[in-house]
Amino acid sequence: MSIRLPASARREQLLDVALQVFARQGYHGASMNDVADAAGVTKPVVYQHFDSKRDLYLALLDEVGERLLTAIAKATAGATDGKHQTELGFRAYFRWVADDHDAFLLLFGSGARRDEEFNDAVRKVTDQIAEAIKPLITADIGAEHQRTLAHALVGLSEGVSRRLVDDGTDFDPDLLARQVSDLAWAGLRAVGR
Amino acid sequence: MSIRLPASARREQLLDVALQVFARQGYHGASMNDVADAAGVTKPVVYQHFDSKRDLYLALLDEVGERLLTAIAKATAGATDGKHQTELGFRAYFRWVADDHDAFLLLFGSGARRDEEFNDAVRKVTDQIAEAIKPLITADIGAEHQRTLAHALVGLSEGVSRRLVDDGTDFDPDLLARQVSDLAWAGLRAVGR
DNA sequence: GGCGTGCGTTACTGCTCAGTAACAACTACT
DNA sequence: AGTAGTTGTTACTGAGCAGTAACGCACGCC
Repeated sequence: MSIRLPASARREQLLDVALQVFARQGYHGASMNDVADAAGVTKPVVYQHFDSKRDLYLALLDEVGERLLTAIAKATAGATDGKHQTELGFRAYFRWVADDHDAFLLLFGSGARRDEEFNDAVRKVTDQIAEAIKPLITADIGAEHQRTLAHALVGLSEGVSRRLVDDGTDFDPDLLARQVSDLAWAGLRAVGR
Repeated sequence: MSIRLPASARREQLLDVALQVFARQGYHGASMNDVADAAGVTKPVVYQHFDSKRDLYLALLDEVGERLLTAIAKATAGATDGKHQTELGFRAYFRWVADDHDAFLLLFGSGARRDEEFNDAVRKVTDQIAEAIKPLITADIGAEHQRTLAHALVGLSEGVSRRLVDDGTDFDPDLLARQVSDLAWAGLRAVGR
């Protein structure tokens, strides 16, 4: 028998552990038994807290996405000019990645894209980030063009992060933010001439 | 009984059909029976041409990745200046996406990232594109910084494409290439300044 | 110190699916 | 037309896994 925990604490622990397991093995590669084992309990315990595997996974996607969004929102709240705001946004993003590789892998690296419900959870995040980027584009261009560029910057962050997380090397998120935001900001300024 | 086909033709048809099936349902969401059904044959026929499900999937990843790489290489071969080359590269990428949404979904939207062998196949592609981008960065910056920015542009293309493919709307790849390369080129010029 | 509530376990079920063995039918060549 | 080789089918196995029913043990409350 494992150590007994109150329900709320067990739930937290399960979310913690499930994040690691799913991030490393992917949704399909990890079984509910894997999650239970990693938490030091048996499968039915997991089902006491989550109705299904999907349910657990969705809870994780929501939690992790929320963490990223609030991190970016908080970081950019104080900035006055666009250039500074851009860098702070990237910094928050890369710090989030550096602090928790597993969170990045779950949201952007797992099989979450091929499932409608999972993909919706991820898009909710990327769409919101794109919305936050839009005001930085002051050029007088069409709405569609604007959305395109906003999503371009979202993909840019993802691409940079994926390489680093894949390689497993540690990196300096603040340095990265400076390098990337230099490119992004100059790009945004040049748009529409 | 289905229409009989010579082995080579059947193999081609299976690759064709499997691309659609896997792109729409993902690797785990599609069974070998699904592939066989879509081709109008039964499962053992598929196994006459591919040793395993993995084998089939890897063959697809290779084929599709190769198509993207050669498209970009051909498109950029004639360009003289960097700015033009950038736009032609993006154009080839977005044309590839527009012509074959399934190919994009297989390579960048499926669960291919969570499996080591599959991820290697995808990285082979993204790494090669990044290599092609590197020479466009003429600023005197470190190799690591350079790699970061190259992968940033790869992710940028992916992010833009994902939104469009997800939405299912048709789009003009050439217009997109102009819009995106404006941002990217200006960004690259500004780096290290 | 008895006892009920809630935390945890053992031991199953039923289903899906990759992969295979054995057989049947079509085609081409002589 | 007879036959060899190739293409296809039916029918199965075995494993893995989501989800569940039924039971047991610990802790706190009186």
